Amino acid sequence: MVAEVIINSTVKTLNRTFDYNVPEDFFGTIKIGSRVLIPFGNSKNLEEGFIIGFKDKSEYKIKDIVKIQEGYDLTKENIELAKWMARKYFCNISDCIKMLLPPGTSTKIIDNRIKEKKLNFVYLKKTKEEIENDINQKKLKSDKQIRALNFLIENDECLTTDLEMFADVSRAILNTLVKNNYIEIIEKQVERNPFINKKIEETQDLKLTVEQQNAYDKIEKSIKNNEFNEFLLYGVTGSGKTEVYMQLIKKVLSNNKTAIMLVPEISLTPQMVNRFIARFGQEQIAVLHSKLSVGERYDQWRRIQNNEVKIVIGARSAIFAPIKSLGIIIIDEEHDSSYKSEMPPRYNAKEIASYMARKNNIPLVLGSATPDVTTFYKAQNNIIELLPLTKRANNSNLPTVSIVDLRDELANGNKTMISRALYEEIQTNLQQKRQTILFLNRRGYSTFVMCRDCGYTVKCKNCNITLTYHMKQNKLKCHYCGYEQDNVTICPECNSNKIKYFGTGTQKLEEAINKMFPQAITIRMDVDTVNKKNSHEEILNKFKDENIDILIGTQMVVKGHHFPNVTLVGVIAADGSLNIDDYRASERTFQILTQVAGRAGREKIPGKVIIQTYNPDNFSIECAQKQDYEKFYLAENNIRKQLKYPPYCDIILFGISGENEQEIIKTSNIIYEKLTQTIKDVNIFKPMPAPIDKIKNKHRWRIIVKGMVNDYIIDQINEILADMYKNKSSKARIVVDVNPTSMM
DNA sequence: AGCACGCCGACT
DNA sequence: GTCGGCGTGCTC
Repeated sequence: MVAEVIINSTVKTLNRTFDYNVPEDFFGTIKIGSRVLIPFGNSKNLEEGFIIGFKDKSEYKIKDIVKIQEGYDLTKENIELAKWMARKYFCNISDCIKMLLPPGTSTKIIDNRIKEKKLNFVYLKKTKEEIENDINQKKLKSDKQIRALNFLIENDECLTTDLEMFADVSRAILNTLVKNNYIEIIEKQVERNPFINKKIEETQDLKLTVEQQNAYDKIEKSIKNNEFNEFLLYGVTGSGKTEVYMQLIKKVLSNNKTAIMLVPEISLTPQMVNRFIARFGQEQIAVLHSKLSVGERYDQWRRIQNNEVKIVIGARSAIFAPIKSLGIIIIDEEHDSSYKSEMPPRYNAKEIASYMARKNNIPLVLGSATPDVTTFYKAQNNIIELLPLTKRANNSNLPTVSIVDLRDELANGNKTMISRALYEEIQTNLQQKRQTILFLNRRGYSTFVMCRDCGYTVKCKNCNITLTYHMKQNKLKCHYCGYEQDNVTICPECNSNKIKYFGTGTQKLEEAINKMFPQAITIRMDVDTVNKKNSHEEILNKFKDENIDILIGTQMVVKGHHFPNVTLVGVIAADGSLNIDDYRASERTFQILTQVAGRAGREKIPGKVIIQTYNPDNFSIECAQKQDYEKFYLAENNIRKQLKYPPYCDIILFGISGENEQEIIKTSNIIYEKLTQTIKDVNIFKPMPAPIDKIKNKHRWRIIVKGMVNDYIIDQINEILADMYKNKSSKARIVVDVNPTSMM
């Protein structure tokens, strides 16, 4: 018997099957989905492979399968899904299979230490200064080694697997670092439990409103009849979507089935999880998110695999959890861009969910107060069923939202970033001992540094991007590659000392607020203050429980949290997300403003929201002020139709990058020629540089194709890519992303 | 000649 | 990704 094996490799030319002989000992145990160890090429180590098919004989001279890794095999359905994904998302089958494997076992040989709950912790043996010294003196040159050490500096303790996953550093690199006395690896036995000190009062079902009941009934019908249906639960903040989710899950569990609920990573807070634990008890629930260590994630995965768990709550990749007898899939905040992966496999969890719901004959429920324009379009066209919740369940009032024209402020001589109206409101709020949130979607101190004499701006030496000034460390940082350098005080071009900081970041805002309101206690939340484990939660709890007057933050502050004492929300510059080279700029602006506004006054005291902008007439800002999604949708939908953007077509983005620009251009042209020759009836744009045309010393070109993706187009693109990889005439990296999250 | 280094290509 | 093969070019 001959097995068709997929090698566990990200190498593009290895995205095909290799034949191996199945020794007789394995007859009976081996099946589609088995994980095997096999000799491959001239490698001394055995490689890992996955069986995806069998045949009688092979035309090649084949080798034997050496070992089957039992207990870690995939199902036939897993393999089918992986194949479907690989074709649809232009990636290797093994990239997709990896999503379905138990966490931390995606190395060549399964790590027994994880099975025994023993983990390898990594510690630094040198100080930050010593390491920096070594880098400066060129004692330490390897990028990967430096990356590993930087990761350790940021997280004073981590697992070897964390380094592999998050910093992309191999064990070999770690061994070198151990040898050179930079780090120490200590094996520890650990007890892990992500629900630490939880003691939660049980809650009962609430009485549903008429609208909630109607939505529930429609979805329940689908559950009862075992049919696939997609629903859009469209309800304003506070309209009680979660209660509907919980009662649907209860229904599904009573049928002895299970549920997956996806939420955006950022709103996957203990607060949110606790609501479910309070209703269902923690024994039945598994939680999957990025803050878990590999070991913790493995434990959750095992509990699911062993049928101990009935409900999986998690971020994007939780859609791949190994849960059986699935009865419903819920995707909360379905408009959130984190459901699309930007790394291979570049999948969209909504599409995977739809595939799985269809296969399992179960409902898929999408929930949002500000649905994705594409989702709402489908609802309008009866492709998915619209279930509106128009009333706030707790009858609290919507906040009053006002817009301040920053051009008027400037004309009136106010050069600060706080308008007079906002200043007054903050002042009143402080006096009344109520809390304020100030939202600014840009971290750092200022956006760029420019010489006022010659116009010189400081750019990253690796990326074609202006550096952002970070005041605390007095450094200039690149938000794309992490490069940082000392601040400049004298222009390197013309030696002038008239260096000025333009634009505003959260750091500068915090400084300005502290100056304007010296009596106020402030706290800042952005990726610069939230990098240690749990710090996100710590800041929000601190804001909630302690006497903090003003929370200053980026979009991190707007998701999911409920602060009863917040009565004022100020949006410092609503235009930030508007002037971006992306067809979703308006949609993003509307969504974020609506969400920010939702943070104000959710209890008895009515909330106030002040949006500062240079574009008060922009429709997405106007609609956000009126909290009018449907008006926004109509206007945006018209634009999409005219300009041919999703939902009226898909955007296929070919990214071609590499160090040699001539080579990149050449490769781009070859791809362009092939596309125009094979695919008709779509709009193929000529190769051009990406908006950020250089990142980490790699030049970036792109080709945009606009058209409805169909089987034919997918096959043609896969063929072109296979062709490009086969004739390795250029070293260019080629990435294909359908409807990417970021057009940069 | 002896080797270090980088590039290429095959892998069932 | 990994390794061997092979050509180039530097050094003793």
